[in-house]
Order: sequence, then C-alpha cells, then structure tokens
Amino acid sequence: MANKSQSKPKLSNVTPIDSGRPATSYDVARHAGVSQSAVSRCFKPGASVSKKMRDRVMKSVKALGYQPNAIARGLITRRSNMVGVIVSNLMFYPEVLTELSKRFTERGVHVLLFTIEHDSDVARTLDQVWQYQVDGVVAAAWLDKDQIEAFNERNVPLVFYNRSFDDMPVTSVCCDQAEGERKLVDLLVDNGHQSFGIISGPKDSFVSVERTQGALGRLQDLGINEITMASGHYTYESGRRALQEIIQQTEEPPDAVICANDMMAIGCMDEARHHLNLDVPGQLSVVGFDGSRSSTWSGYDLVTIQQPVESLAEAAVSMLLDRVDNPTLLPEKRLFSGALRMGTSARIKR
Amino acid sequence: MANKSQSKPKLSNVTPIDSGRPATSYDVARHAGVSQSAVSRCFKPGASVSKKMRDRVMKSVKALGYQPNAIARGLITRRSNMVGVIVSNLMFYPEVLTELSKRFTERGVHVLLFTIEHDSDVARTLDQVWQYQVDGVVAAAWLDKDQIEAFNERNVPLVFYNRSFDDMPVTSVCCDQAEGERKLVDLLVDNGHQSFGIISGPKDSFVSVERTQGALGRLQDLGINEITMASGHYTYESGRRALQEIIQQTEEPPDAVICANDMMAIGCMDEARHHLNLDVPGQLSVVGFDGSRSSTWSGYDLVTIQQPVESLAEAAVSMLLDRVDNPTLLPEKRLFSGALRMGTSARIKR
DNA sequence: ATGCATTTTGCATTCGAAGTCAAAACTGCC
DNA sequence: GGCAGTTTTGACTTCGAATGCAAAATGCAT
Repeated sequence: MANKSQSKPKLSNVTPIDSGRPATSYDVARHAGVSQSAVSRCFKPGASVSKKMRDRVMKSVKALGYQPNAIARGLITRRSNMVGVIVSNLMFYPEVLTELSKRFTERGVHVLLFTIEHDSDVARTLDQVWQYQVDGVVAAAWLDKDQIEAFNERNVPLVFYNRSFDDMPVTSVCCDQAEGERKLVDLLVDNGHQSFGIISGPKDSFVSVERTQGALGRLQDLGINEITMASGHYTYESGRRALQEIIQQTEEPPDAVICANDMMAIGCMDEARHHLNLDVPGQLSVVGFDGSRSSTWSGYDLVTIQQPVESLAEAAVSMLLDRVDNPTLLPEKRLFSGALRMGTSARIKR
Repeated sequence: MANKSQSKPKLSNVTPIDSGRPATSYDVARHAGVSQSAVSRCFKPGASVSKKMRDRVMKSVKALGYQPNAIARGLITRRSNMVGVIVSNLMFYPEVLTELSKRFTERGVHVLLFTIEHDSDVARTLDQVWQYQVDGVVAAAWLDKDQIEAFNERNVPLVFYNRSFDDMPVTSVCCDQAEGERKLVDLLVDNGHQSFGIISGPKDSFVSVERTQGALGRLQDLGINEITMASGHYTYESGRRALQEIIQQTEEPPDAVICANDMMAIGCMDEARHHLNLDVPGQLSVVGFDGSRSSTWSGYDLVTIQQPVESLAEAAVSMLLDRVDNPTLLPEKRLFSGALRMGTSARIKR
C-alpha cells in the first residue's frame, strides 16, 4: 500500500480515514503501517502471523472499527458463506425456519431467504439463487427434474426438506409420512373405528400425497372400504369446510377423520363441536399430523404424529454443509420416524 | 479480452467454456466476439447498446446459461441488493416475515435473515450485518443506543418494526399498542367489568411494556384499582401459568383478564375452561392482542386488537427502500391503529 | 560471526462486473 | 465524398480481500 500510494498518489488511497465509508483492509494496513496481505492473514485462522503483527493489526482494526467485507471475500474465495432457503409457504414452517436459521448461524453460515407463493415463482427464484452465489440450498418446495439438474450442473449442493424423489438421486431429509399415517390408522382400527374420512392437503403437495396415500393404503390393506375423501389447503378454514363435505356425502358421520395436518384437524374439531354438534372424540375421532404447538392445547389435545423438527433441521443443515465442504459426496436420503402422540381427540384406550 | 489473451496467454482465460464453473461475462464476451463491457452494458437498463449487439450478446447468454454474479456486481456498485431482517423470535412473527419477504422480493431485493435468541446475540449479529454489506435493515428486535448509532455512522438505513424510541430519531413502523389496549379496557369497563387481571409479556419486550402500560394507565384513569398482575413469555403455557397465579393471588377471579398477546390469552382460556372450571366469558372475560390466526378459531373467538400486518410490512419495506435510494431522508415514525375484533371471549353486548 | 533452515512479511495478481474515457462506427447534411 | 455530430464499442481501471511466491527476518547450530 505504501508503495502503491507513492506510484499512484490518488486521493482516495491517501485519505487517512475515508469517513462515511467503512474502513477497508487497506485502511487498516496503512493505519498499522503494514501490508494489506498482513491484515488479511490476521483474519484467516491458522495463517502464519507473528504475535507482534497480530496485536498491531488488531489494534488498528479496533481503532477503525474494521469489518472484513464478506462480499469481496466471497468473490475471491468463491465461497459466499450464504445458503439459500426456499420455502413455499412460510405460514406452516415457522419453527422449521427458526431451527434451520439457528443451526446455520451457529456454524457461521448465513441464510438468504426465498419465499415462493406459486410454483411458477420457482424458476424466477432459482435465477436469483444462481446470481447470489449461495454455497448451497435447502428446499422445502417442489422443484422439477430440470431444476434439480441445474443444481448438479452448477455444483451447488441441494437438500430437500420433507420432500424427496424416488426416481432421482437427490439428497433429502424427510419425516416418514406414510409410516406415520399407518401408525395412526392402526391405532384407530385397533380401537374399533370402522368408517373413515380422509382430509388431504393440496394435490400438488408432496407431503400431502404421501400422507394421504399412506393412510389410504393401510386402510385398504386392512380391508376397510368405508372411506370418504375431501381435500383442503392445510388451513383451519379448509379443514372445517372439508368436514362439512364429508358429513354431507355420507348418511352417518364416519367414526374417525384423518387429516393431512394438525391445522385442518383443529378446524375439523371446531366444526364438529361448535357447528355440527358432534362430540369429539365421543362421536367423532379426529387425528392430525405434524405435532404443531397448537396440537397440544387443552382444547384440542390431538392424536397426531410429531415430526422430529430438530432432528430434521440438524440433518438438513449438516448434510448440506458436508456437501459444501466435500462436493464429491453422493446423494443420501434420510428418513426419520415421527412419534405418535396419544392425545384425547380420538377414542383410544391408553 | 481478445487483447488481454494476446499479451497474457493464460489458460484460464483462453479455455473456451470453462465447464463446471458458471459462465462469466468474459465467457459470454468471447463467445459472442465482443468486449466484456458490452456484455455488462446489456444488463444495465437504459445503457447505450445497439439492437444488433444486444441480440448477439443475448444469444450467447442463453447458449452459456449466463447469470450475472451479484457478488461481483455488489462489490463495484456498493449495492448488494440485500437487506437484513433481524427477528428476535420467529415463532411469533411468521406472517410478518412472510409479508416482508414477499414485498422485498417483488422489488428485486433479497432478504438475509438473522434470527436471534437472546439479546446478547444482537452484537454478534450486527457484526455479520456489517460484513455482508446489506443495503438496509428491518429490525423486529431490541437494539441499544450505540447499536443504533452504528447504523448512522455506516450510513445503513434502519427501520424498526413494532418498536420505537421516544427519545431518539429512528425510523419505525408500529401498531399503536397503547391505544389498542385503551380500546379494550374501555370496551370491558363499558360492559361492566370492575376487577382485572393483567398478564404482561417479558419485561424486556418493548411491545409488552407498551401494551401493559397502556392498559394499566387507562384502568387507573378510570379509577379502577382492583388489578392483579402476572407475567408470561408470550407462550401458551405461560398464559396458563399466569392465570393460575392471578387466581391464587385473589379471593375471587377477576371479571376480566387482559393478556399481552393472543397466544397467552388462548392459554388463559384453556386454563380457565379445562382446568379451573371457569366459564369464559360467563365467569371470566379474556382479551388478547395481535389478531393472530388462532384468535379467530371457533373454540376461542377472541376479543382482541388486530394489527394491520400488511400495512405495517408495506410501510416498513417502502420506508426502508426509500432511504436506501435517498440516504438524506430524515427519520420518520409511523403509527398504525389496530382494529378492535369483537369476539365472544368477553362479556360484551354487540 | 557464519551458514542454513524456518518463519514472517510484502508484492503482485486474482475473482467478476461496472464505469470512465477515448477510439471507432455510424448519421445526416452540404 | 467529406465533415461535424452522435451513437456505439472496447481498453483499462476499479471495488476489497485472498493467496502464490519471493524477499526479508528470525532462529539455531556450529
């Protein structure tokens, strides 16, 4: 730097502390009377720097309030230390996002958030993802084959959260939706339930399909055919509406209603109790899926499957960062079981 | 570029398409037989580029799948097109984050998410914020005077969401917490309630203090002194516990309980109905604050204040981006009224 | 003190896009 | 065709930090 300012005495390089602009490594170097390289090395763990040098630099760093520019660093290292998190609808994933964010932060990685409202937004979102040079992506959204392929071409690790692809080698962490539903069905059938309603989520939701198919499959395996279907959008209101539909379609209310998530199960219970005058669980058993906070509220106390959110998030984060460090790692699918929660929203003996 | 490769024929510059790495503007330039500057200009709206040139470049852009590197762009333009969003506890702000994210995305701005668990994390978080050269920050968290000052020094616009500082010139959007509470108090008193319980949030929560003081102040103004206080942490469980405390502290249950948020109000109702055998609203009126989704569920149907989340988010986003474009804009505080929701959780005539 | 090995330091270059400026290519007009 | 005026283009530099390499400084043994 000292050399440079001799050969090219430009103002911007000479100004002692270019106030207004944050200090750069050159500013620190000049202030400490050392080279810019030295400053840089002081911020690289395990670099060869004498104690004397480090102390001197750090003094200037504090004096100028220097913070390394992560953007500039990212340019040269080709590592932004940012990961993209793509969520289709935040409303249903607040705790997931909290867990992911917490864990990434602990590891010094930052989260660039992409929320998408419609599937059609995915393509646009991915363009942004490429532009921002994220080191990896966690997707709790649906991507098509070409989009997944794009990640491979660009060597950007991708981990799916709660959705996977049987026919493609992707990395994913999932809660075993189908197994969970089977547990619920078994529990209900073992406790004498014979006729069922099933409230599925949106048709384009991977999770909903898995859950609904899981429940349906087990019921059929057990030879149960009294099944009425309806679908909702994972919301409270849609759960209520779906129950109305089911009731209208049948002579008698079913023994139990299996909902694709807790929110709809809660809607269902409220509809039954407050609008249809049905006792839950006395006349109607209701079960959900997720283990959301509200499922434990005394008014509902759902029988449901609790997703191990912490484990899922931890797995997603570590699998992603492992692949960032070592791009040759092959895809891996991890499937976690959910825990059966024995609430009081269904007629079961415990 | 052509010139450069003559004088310094390095491999990395000569390789036609350095596969594996994403294409750069140089790659595009070489492929199209034009200069790198030309490629850059094609991505700058309103730049001087002939139609012939633009077509030619765009053909190569598509052929190579080129995406401008936002990191490199940010370095030279000093604009990252990223804003930081700092939220203290995501659990209570999912819809806020959704709204903010949606609106920033619409305007081509990206969200770098910072979640903090303890106040002590703020300092560390801010270091990260500086490093990532965000263009601005929305904070739904508490910052101290020095931390706010740091934003001014670095010329990084800052907008507070639902917290403000009477004694400092900060930019903020808030729902008028105190006014909302006064509306609730007036409603309850007008409907004959005489004794009150107040469940506040954490002592270090700005919002909680505003709300609690608002309610307390109005009650005292109205000459009502039968007030029992308790505090919680904004959670369902803490609402239940707080109601227990209140009941224990008094001979008779109060006529009404005023909770600092909906979640605690719901906990309160469940505790009253399912554990204390109190009829709500018959024996106990319960009111909340927020207008959360669950406040409208039939089982609760809260009397509460609905925060205009869309307006708040829109205001925060536009105020922030206005200040990014025009740093000379002075601080501005915007205060939105909340809407009274006439639910059935309190004994009121409607 | 000398020589050699090792650590520490600085110089120069690099990452990828944007912007400045001057050269080159057009345009219109006489 | 030639010339002034305008538009388009390319060469070069810049942003801020990291790093390979060589020079300088240090340590150590003789």
